[in-house]
Amino acid sequence: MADDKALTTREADFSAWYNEIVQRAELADYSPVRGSMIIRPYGYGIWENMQRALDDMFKATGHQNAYFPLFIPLSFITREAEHVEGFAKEMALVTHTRLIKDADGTLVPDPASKLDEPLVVRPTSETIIYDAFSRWVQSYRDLPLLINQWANVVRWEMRTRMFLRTSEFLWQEGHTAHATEAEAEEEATRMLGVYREFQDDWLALGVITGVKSPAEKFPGADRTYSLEALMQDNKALQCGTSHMLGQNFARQFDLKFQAESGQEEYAWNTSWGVSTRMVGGVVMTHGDDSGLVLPPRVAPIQVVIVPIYRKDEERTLVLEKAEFVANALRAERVRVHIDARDSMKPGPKYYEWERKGVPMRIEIGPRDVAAQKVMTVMRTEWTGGDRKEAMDETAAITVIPKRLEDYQRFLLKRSIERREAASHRGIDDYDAMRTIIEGDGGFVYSGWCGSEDCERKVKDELKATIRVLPSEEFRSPDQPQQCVVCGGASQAEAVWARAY
RNA sequence: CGGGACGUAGCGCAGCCCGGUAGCGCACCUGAAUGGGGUUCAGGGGGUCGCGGGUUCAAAUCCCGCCGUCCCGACCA
Repeated sequence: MADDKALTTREADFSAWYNEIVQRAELADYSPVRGSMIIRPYGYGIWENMQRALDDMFKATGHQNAYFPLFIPLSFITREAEHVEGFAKEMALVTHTRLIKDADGTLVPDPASKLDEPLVVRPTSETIIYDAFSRWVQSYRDLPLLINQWANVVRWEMRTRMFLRTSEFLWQEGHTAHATEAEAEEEATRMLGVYREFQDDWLALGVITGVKSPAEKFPGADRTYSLEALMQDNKALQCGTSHMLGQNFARQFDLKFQAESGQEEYAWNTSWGVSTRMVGGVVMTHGDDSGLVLPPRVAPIQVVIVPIYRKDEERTLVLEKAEFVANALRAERVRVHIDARDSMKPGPKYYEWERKGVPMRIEIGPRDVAAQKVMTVMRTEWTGGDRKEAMDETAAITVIPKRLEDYQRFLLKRSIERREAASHRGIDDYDAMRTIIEGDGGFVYSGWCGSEDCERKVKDELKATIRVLPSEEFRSPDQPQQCVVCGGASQAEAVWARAY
């Protein structure tokens, strides 16, 4: 494996730094098809840990998993006007089902096999799911219907970046139907809360939440709630969305039920999703110039043990101790890996595992075995103690799981501190906003009159958008009174930033 | 699709200007020593030089065409 020492630094070129980490931490690889990516085992392991945690949370809130088809009739997509318009420019279509040899012997689509109606490769599944729901729901007793699916989706992108924007990506999409608007609204905000908890507790991403402006909302939704994180280059990353769909899809797909009153009514829907993009968010939030930094809860390997020895006798002795410590930690549900590769010296192993973001390393050498100690080293400097610490080997078994949790909390705290340090509140002057956006970047909190023209102007001139109209928790103590763009009366506080 | 750069071994590159049959570093394989923060020595394997055509005795190198990738702009989880 080629491995030319140091990474490009974040300072020198954040984008190059990111690309190098993705490659060199073996998260993903390029594929022969532009815009699609191969997720390698280590990267997929992170995603699996995310999936497991989220799936448990979805089940705990009453949802069931199902699977809906990849192919959607084109006519379904076109039924909801705003929905088609939103996705029209990035749709992959299946139009033929056979190949045939032309005059030159080249394989081409067989004209005779052309489909009467093209099939869309799902960019999202609202249409096909609510069509199914319409057949499953007759009475208010069938509601609420709380479904989730884990799937891949395709949105044909012009410019792609590993994990952050690829033409195909993995995600989960929750889809629910409710008898009342209030219930649907409650569901949409509940799931926003679930994501928030997940991103805080598992990914250590200090996100802010809020509602999207009409221009930025999901096509077909009444309202879109979103979670936004700030990366180390001070650009925002949308980390998840939860949509209140109202009755828009229910009307188009005839999703009706008989209410308690006997009246026939359209159901109220929500949909919500998070994707493999979060892996990119974790990289850009926690990573440093030595490589990836993973929060312990989603790290495929939480502790790597590097045995140190010279002679064969030492090797046997040290590996035996390593196995013992590893098994004791595994009994505490710590994910441990012993790097017993004989062809590599300890130093290079340290660099490799640091590059891959493993939260803690344990070094065990002959001297440690004799003293019944182990040397622990955290991935980064942190506030919970010294980075390197010799521990009594029995104490280590109980201390390490706690230490990993402490480290997890440290990462969240650091992420929130960085976010707040790059958040500029009470900006009521357009030039001041310009200076920030065109300078160091970050979140700009301002007043907004609610007009799309003002929003458009900022997007055109500064390439920044309203990330969210923040939830109460994130609003500034002193609410701005005027729109930062036009000076008109402010309707709501807005958070602006350049975004991925 | 507009502007720019680049395609030579797994990765990073040199060679091209001035044509002579492919090289360096890392990685990989074998052996020995080494081993608490990027080890050393010896030996070795691996390349349709992006693709197609042209010029030439001879093309990685010169000419024409195509394809692809990356970066910058317009769309986006």
